[in-house]
Amino acid sequence: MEEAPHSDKSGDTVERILCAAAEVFAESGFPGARVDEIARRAGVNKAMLYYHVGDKKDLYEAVIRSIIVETAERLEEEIRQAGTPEDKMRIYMRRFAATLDENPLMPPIMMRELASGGTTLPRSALEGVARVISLIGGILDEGVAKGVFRPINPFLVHMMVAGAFIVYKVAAPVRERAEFIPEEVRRMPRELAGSVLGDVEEMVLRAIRK
Amino acid sequence: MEEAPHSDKSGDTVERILCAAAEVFAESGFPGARVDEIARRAGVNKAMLYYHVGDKKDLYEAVIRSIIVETAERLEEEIRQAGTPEDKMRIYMRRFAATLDENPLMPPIMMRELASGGTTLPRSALEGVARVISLIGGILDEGVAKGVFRPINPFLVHMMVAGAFIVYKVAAPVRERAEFIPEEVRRMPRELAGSVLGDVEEMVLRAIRK
Amino acid sequence: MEEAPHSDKSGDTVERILCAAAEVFAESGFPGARVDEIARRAGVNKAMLYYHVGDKKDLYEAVIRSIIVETAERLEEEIRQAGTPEDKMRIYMRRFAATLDENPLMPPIMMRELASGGTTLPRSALEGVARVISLIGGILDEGVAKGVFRPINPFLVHMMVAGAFIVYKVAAPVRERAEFIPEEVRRMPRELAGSVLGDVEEMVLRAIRK
Amino acid sequence: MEEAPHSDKSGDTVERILCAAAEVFAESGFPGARVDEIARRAGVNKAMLYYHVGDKKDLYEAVIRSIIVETAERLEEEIRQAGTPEDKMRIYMRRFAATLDENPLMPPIMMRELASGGTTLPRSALEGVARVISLIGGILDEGVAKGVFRPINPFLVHMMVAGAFIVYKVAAPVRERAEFIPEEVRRMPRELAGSVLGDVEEMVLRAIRK
DNA sequence: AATGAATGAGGTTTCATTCAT
DNA sequence: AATGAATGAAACCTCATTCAT
Repeated sequence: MEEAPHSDKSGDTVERILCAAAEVFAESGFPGARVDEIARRAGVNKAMLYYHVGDKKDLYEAVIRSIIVETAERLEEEIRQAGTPEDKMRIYMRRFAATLDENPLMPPIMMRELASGGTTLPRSALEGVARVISLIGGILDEGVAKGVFRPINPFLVHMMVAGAFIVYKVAAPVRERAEFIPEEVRRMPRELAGSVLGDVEEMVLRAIRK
Repeated sequence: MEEAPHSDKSGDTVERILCAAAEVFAESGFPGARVDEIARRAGVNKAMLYYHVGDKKDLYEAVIRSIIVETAERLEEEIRQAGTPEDKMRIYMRRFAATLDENPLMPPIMMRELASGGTTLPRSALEGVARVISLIGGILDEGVAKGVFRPINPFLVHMMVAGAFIVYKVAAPVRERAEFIPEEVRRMPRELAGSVLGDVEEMVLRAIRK
Repeated sequence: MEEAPHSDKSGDTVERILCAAAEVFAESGFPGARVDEIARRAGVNKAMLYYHVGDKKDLYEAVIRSIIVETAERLEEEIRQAGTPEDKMRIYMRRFAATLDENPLMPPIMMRELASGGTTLPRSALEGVARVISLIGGILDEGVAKGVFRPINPFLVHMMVAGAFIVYKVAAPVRERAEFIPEEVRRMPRELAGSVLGDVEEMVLRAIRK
Repeated sequence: MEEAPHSDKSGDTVERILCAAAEVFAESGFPGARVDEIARRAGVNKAMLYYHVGDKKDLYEAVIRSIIVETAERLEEEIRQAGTPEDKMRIYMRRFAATLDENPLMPPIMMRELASGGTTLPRSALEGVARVISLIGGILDEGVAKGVFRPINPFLVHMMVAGAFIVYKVAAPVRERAEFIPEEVRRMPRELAGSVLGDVEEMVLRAIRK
């Protein structure tokens, strides 16, 4: 009612474009993505992409920014809460898992970025990751100081957690499609939240506990 | 008689082509790879790719086969050895790590495959992975039977190990380039074999031990 | 009453549009000119060009009309003055030179028109030129009749004068920028009025005097 | 017979491309020229332009080089001949006129270049022009030394001669098409060589003679 | 009178693939 | 077995123009 119809429509268009772009980049990667396809899914004329956002590279950067950077920031905030180091580790894993569950486009995009050596990652994305890692470092240090954790490299821990989560998420379609994979594996949930998260939490905490 | 050197030379050409293709696919993925670039790096005329191997898709499949399938088979063999379930788990992790260290082109290729939902993975590759998982399942079952392991999903374990290893490997260039990442992280070794493997082994075994 | 400032503003807008258009067409020619750029320089929305003047072709014709036709007419008037054939010839050259000095956008536009074979010149422009030539024809005839000029083709004379002037004007930026051109040439004035006009006048009159 | 058929065919293609490009650039200028049209006239696939020469800009530079630079060099050589300063001036004008008659594509291309302020002219083209001007300077100096010429700026002389010639050439189509132009003007020859050259020679020499 | 958003046609360029030799 | 030249489809991008407000 009160919303300015003007800025709404325009903002809407930009948002639709970025969503479509995220989808297509997630499915096909940067070189595989077709600008036409992005326009089609956004339901706009191709020229609008250039009008509102820019060329293919600009679209990609906008997507990365909106997906990776925002995520890193949110994660950062959420970890700051909580009490004991173990709680904090659980929160970190839970929130990261939840983020991946909620943003199914992130995992493929991040994987491809890693696969290209992050050559095209905007600096802000790298910084976000770095902040997350240093946060984990803080938690681990605190745990060590309190005598509950063994000393362990935070980068490794993040690689392990993130690696497992991301790989688990992107492997879901493969797993479900491959008919020669055992039923019990194929029926594993798509969501991390739940048993998978529980298992990983357990494993990771056992791994770092003293 | 004369064919010997001839076919040698030809075999050589095919090998050079496949190496070049593997390199380029690893760097840029399937859609990003340029046939011209593969020819250039192989030092042959572009038409030779079609003459000796086939079109771009054929090149890709040949690379996958030579890299992923062979690897899976070798890994399979090597795990069969050894005694206690713990030993077997260690062997599995060690050999997998060694394979990734020796074939630096595998991790990016596998990551991209996962990111695309394995859409383009030849069936034989999927089967290889499935066999590895069922092997791990066997080891875990044995461990449970012997009362040394907790019951755990073998797929998850593989995701965790493979995820951590692959992500660790592909993250190396990013990690080293990003100047805002802590020195101690940046100086971590490129090789899995060694401390990284040791840490992961320890974590995983703690995670599954009873 | 209220319309006065209104239409003033509007007239202003049209004028700003035409000035901007003339500039851009002079710099880039018809196909090279961008409608966006014209709007930008005029400080108005692109749609205004269509509202006030018309499409790109209409803009161009308006510019030609306002620059070439008006010029031809003014030149025509001014030549009619004066006494002896020599005076008239001098007036013609002086006024033409002055016009070019005052309208720096004309020379490039005229050159491009010529280069395209005048395909896009509106008829009125061609007629203007024709009238100028017939005027020169009249002066030369008079000179011949009075025994002071040799008989000479008026078109040639106009080509020579106009060619020299226009080429001199447009060559100015090139001349000044090219560091390997002799200092004395590079320091020649940008204006025709003055020594350049004097020299040309002298040359042309010597050329046609008996 | 002796020609390598191979290099002939390829060289032929490149030549056909450059000719077509010269034609189209002469007709429409750089921004107006369509790459498709160049390919069509050369009778080759569009991709061949990129294969053999490069992109649109490369095509343009190749054309400029082959047309302007070669011309400047040839002109330079030819002027060196001849005896008295007057002879040399006549040779210069004759050869320049002949060059323009033989290369009908030059005048429009040069005009447009001038109209754009030579912004896109490759350095070699500018240098060619500079050499021609300094040659004329030499002739004029010699004439002054021998007491036959008045001291005059060689750049001006070249602008006058070149301007008149080029303008005359490019004006031909306009002149012939415009029905309201006097018959006697419309029937003037397309060629410079002949009466037009004669008249200009006479005018210029009268203009610079003492 | 003025604007930001939208459109479609068409422009340049690239790329996988094939042909002639 | 090997090459340089050729091709057509399709990719990305731009531009003049119009619409809704």
